Amino acid sequence: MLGIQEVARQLDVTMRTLRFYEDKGLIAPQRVGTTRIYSRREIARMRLILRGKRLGFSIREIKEFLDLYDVDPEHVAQARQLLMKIGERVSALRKQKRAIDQTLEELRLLERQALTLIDGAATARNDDENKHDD
DNA sequence: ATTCTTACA
DNA sequence: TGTAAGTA
Repeated sequence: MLGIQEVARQLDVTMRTLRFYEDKGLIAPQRVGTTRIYSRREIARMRLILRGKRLGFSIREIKEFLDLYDVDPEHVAQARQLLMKIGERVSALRKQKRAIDQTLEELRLLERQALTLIDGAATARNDDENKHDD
């Protein structure tokens, strides 16, 4: 059983973050008076929470997953839901990627046009100087 | 000195 | 989430 400070250090998060996820109902550390005491289970849940966050899942989705983790010992329902969520996440990321690719193409086009404009102006200037040489 | 809650950014 | 304020 560890204090909030130690847990925060181990997970590399702030105490604020631990209280935040508790407030969202993702973890429920024991209490000694008002002071929070974290068990091995809370720490394990926090690791899952942090990973879910890294993968881009919402707090709500992570909570749903965690809730199922408790009821279904075999984790079958979890696996199914996870599979569905992964599919959604992959689709969302692919959609974002398409948008990014489109933006990149547009920027490259604009870049070429800008370069052409600059090059064209320089060429015109040189031609003008040549006329004076005549 | 530490932790907690609440509220605002 | 960070930070500040006022407690226990």
